[in-house]
Amino acid sequence: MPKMAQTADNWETGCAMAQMRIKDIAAEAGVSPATVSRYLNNRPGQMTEETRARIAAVIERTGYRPRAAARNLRSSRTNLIGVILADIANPFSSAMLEGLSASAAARGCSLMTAISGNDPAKEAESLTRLIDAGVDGLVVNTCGGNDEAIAAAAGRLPVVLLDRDVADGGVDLVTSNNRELVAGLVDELAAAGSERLCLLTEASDDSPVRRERAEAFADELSRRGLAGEVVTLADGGASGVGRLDETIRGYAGKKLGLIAVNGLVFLRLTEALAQLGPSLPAGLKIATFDDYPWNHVLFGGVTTAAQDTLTIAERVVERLSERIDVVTTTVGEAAKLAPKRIEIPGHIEHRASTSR
Amino acid sequence: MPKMAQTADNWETGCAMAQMRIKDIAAEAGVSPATVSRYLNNRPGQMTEETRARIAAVIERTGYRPRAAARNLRSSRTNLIGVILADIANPFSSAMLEGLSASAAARGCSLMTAISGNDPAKEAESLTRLIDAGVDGLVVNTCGGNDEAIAAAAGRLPVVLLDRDVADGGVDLVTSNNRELVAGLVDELAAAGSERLCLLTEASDDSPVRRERAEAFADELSRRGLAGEVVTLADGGASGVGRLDETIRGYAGKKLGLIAVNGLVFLRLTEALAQLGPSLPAGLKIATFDDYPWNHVLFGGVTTAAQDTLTIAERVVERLSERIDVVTTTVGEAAKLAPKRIEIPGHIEHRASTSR
DNA sequence: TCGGTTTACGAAATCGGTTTCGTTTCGAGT
DNA sequence: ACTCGAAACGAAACCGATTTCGTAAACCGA
Repeated sequence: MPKMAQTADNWETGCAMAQMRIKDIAAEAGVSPATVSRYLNNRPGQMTEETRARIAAVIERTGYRPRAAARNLRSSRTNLIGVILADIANPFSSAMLEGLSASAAARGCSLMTAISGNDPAKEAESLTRLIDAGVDGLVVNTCGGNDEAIAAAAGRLPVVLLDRDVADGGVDLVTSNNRELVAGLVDELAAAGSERLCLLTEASDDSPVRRERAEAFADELSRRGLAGEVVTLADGGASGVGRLDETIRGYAGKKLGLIAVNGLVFLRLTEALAQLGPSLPAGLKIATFDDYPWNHVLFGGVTTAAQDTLTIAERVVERLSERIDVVTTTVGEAAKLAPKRIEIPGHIEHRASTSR
Repeated sequence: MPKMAQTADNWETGCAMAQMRIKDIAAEAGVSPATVSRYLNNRPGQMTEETRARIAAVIERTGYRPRAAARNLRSSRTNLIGVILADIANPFSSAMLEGLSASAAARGCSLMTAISGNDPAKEAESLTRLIDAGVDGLVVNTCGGNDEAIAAAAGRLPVVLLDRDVADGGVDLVTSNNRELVAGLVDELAAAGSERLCLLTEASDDSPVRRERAEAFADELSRRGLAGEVVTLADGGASGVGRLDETIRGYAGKKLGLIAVNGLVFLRLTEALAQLGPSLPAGLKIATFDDYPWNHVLFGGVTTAAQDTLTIAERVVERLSERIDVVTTTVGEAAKLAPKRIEIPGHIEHRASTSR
């Protein structure tokens, strides 16, 4: 028997054979490794239909799978997308992860995920860890406090921000049309007869998203000549609930309308209202951001500004892919795409809490 | 000027210099690449404190980061853990992901995640995609239907199952002590005065977890001589809620106790109960698995069997690491660790829904 | 002081693909 | 028939680390 391929091909033992290399496939198909590589990446430099078939047959028969590490090394592309999430407990994040996962898989990419838990230090650490791992691009739902590091990262590889922007701008961002959603909720409450509106926020949440919603809220009030204010709950403490309680009592019976700036605030609101009884006080209307599963259930259904998470995820991956393609295609300085802000329209789920 | 290191080191332009290679660091520090490699992996074959310091200084100064792809290729280790989750919408999964992420990061590993959405085809696809990507090990929260593929994978690389087992066994599994949790909930309801107990399940859920809980429930009833049954809700349709409604009405006032087999069933239960009024009918007691955020809020607090997700995650990663270490350390057939089943104790959160 | 054993380190092979560059072949145009 | 260009493919360099193997120096006990 002539010298076999260098791999420990089992010519005698029946046991599982050692991993095949592209070289072995090439030998078996009577072509060169380069040709097999071209086949694997179906390159423009075509090959005879017959050659293609022969290679396909060998690969099929042997169950050959190329080693990603080798491929990555030479091509300096990994087909990996890094994702950093601030708070996975937030259903918004879960939904986003699912969407990102699907969109990425559709493009043959996998996700590397990191979770900062709203800790800037962990976020920074995740940033370097994912970059070191060689991801082709990064999706960041930042918890804040790393603006310069993120901007720097965006200079070195494709980065798309999710929902939350960084200070100096200059990085792609995909977000919901928060201003219109705020307007939509105000519409709902006004139509339900509320005369005075409160936007409930949390002290610890100083995110751009909260700010944007608060600004839009103020604008909307003045535009319509409605009375109202932004009420900030102290964090976790009783004082926050107390403040809220006071607010509610102060206006009880006076057609108050409440908007929770996000799902967590809504949960706290619910706890506070539980003291007042299981159903809403007469004349009190509420609405919230973030379509959590329990929104259908509490108060017989809470009117909700829902974000289109699937579309957001799809557009994030799409934009990231654009940047990745540009980087790997063009050279050096030509690889500049202007930063872009993409707003994905959400919609209002009308439910019982704002019925007349 | 003599010939410089091969990299396009910018000796003239002030712009960001091209990536450094280990070779460059070595040259700069006046040692060989091998020594730098030893430094990077702080290998047993030590080096002079002085050499170490010199290398450290150069790395510090240049901000050098080794390319993972090259490292992976040669060492055939990626420090990547693949995670396949059945249903990320389930807060159990989110919590688990957070725990896994933290535990993995603590060991210098990153997570590659895939989400099957309870679709066996997607799960199978994720399985091969993650393996092809070269993960060192795999954590699988299976949706079922891929038992043989998963077992096969477990033969090729370290695999630890999360929460849900596969048919033929033989794969490591980390799960909660479901039998004891069931007993705990039965305790609660019995102590609250319930005379007849129902375990509510969903028709579509045929997971081993559901089966285990149902069996434990039946055992527990007979052990205590309590009356009760397992009620299966039809999926999503009104019939399911109707059946439930009928069950409740049938026993209303007769000290019925209800256990939702998981958080989603509990949500459906809540919807159904909403028709009967915002608070629980007199004499009705309820309890549920899975500690979702809204469990604090609904019905003034629902008694919950909570799983210790953090510990589960920690043990999963720990076990996976053990297997990975064995694989990379020992040779061939010696690399057999007996499959292990690890149960992590959860606990019962007593809340208002089972007070006397 | 001398064999023997560490210890520190360098030279070069290696991991398994991709990519460049060159050669051959084939068909078309004149 | 001859040239030219494109298509198909092979040989070999290459990506950037790790790892093996070998050697010189340092250390050590007798």
